[in-house]
Amino acid sequence: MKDKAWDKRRKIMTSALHLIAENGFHASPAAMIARNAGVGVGTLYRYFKNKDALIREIYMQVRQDMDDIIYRDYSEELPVRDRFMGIFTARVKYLLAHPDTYKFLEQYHHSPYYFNKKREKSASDEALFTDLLDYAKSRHIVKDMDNKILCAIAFGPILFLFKEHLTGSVRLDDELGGKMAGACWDALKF
Amino acid sequence: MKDKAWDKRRKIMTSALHLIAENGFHASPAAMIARNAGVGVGTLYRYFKNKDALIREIYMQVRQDMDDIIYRDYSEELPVRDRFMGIFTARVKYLLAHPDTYKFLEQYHHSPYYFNKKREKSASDEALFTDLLDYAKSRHIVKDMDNKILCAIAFGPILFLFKEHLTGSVRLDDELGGKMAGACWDALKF
DNA sequence: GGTTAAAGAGTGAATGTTCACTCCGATAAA
DNA sequence: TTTATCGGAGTGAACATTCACTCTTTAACC
Repeated sequence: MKDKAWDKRRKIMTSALHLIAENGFHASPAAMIARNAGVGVGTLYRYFKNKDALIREIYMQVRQDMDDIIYRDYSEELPVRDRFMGIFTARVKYLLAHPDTYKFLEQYHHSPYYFNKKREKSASDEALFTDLLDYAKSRHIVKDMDNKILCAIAFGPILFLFKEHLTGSVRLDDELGGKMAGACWDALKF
Repeated sequence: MKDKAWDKRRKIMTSALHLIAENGFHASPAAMIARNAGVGVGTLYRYFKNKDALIREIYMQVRQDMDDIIYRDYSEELPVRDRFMGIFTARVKYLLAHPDTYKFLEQYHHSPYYFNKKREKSASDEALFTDLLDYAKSRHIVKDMDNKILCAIAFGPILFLFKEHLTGSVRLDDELGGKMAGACWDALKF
């Protein structure tokens, strides 16, 4: 059965995700990842060519999972502002529920893995947000700037704040998330 | 003379800063840092207790240097908006001129160094921005939220965008920096 | 000033540890 | 029995850190 095999594979990935979130890439040796997943080191290398491949695969998986949930009940019927608010608050909810994912992603995004390697475009779901922005710009609802820039304005603050949340200097919750969404919308709108 | 000695110390620190910015913490061995600084490995350990201490000291130094320059010609005489714009654009200018510093800082901020250790408050200069916010809030010029949150709204976007700038997907320059400052101000203001 | 001794800075080969990764015997599935 | 999957001791390489030593500067003395 493939099921068992893929179960181990997933266990290795989540084990690595947690350890890396907590200790960083370097301080999460393969042996520890394997032990934590309840498998032998050899098994890890059966499923992943090397540690880098494992890390890169976790990255892609985790992005996919996150986007799937954030855009799960996204509807193009709603007004632009509501759509934005929905995406924003869904993102906050996801971050709060999955701090390890945040830690992993941000570590990855600020490491040479991300800087030095070619862009991996998954984009499929990211495209929904891009479409939203394009539509909003055509209607002069949001500022006419490059989408990357609008993304920065829209999500830069919440990522920044979540970092502070994790160090304990701010308490982020759904309510504050809503306020942030409002403020970020103000920055976006024409 | 102390001068020579501190010269080596500084050389080690800048060498480490560059290597870490480029290769990350783990892929910058002490031997390479020393070689790059033109000193022996032993010398590194004469000036720094260990690699962690070196990294932590670079972090504090680099923050200090950055704040010194950003707030160099900050004046409390100007209107609130102008003060904010000045700080923001000075920050952009600094980032553009010192990408290695950005890479180092962000790597540090998203690593266990920052997450797991107690807060190191230098704050001296950060305090100027906090004061500005407090004043602006008292005058109902900016939204009444916790300073950390306002910081996130103010600087989250530009940090996010600079990351994209470094991967080449956006070209950040002084002009775009100015536009970002304007947009972020919109998010801040009451 | 000249001589010599003490102090301190600088070094890199040597050390012990840790790691990523392999390999082969054990185990389970078919 | 044959075949596919696992596991973890084993391996070499790479690393952080040390230490025994040299070279340079300073201090002390005449």
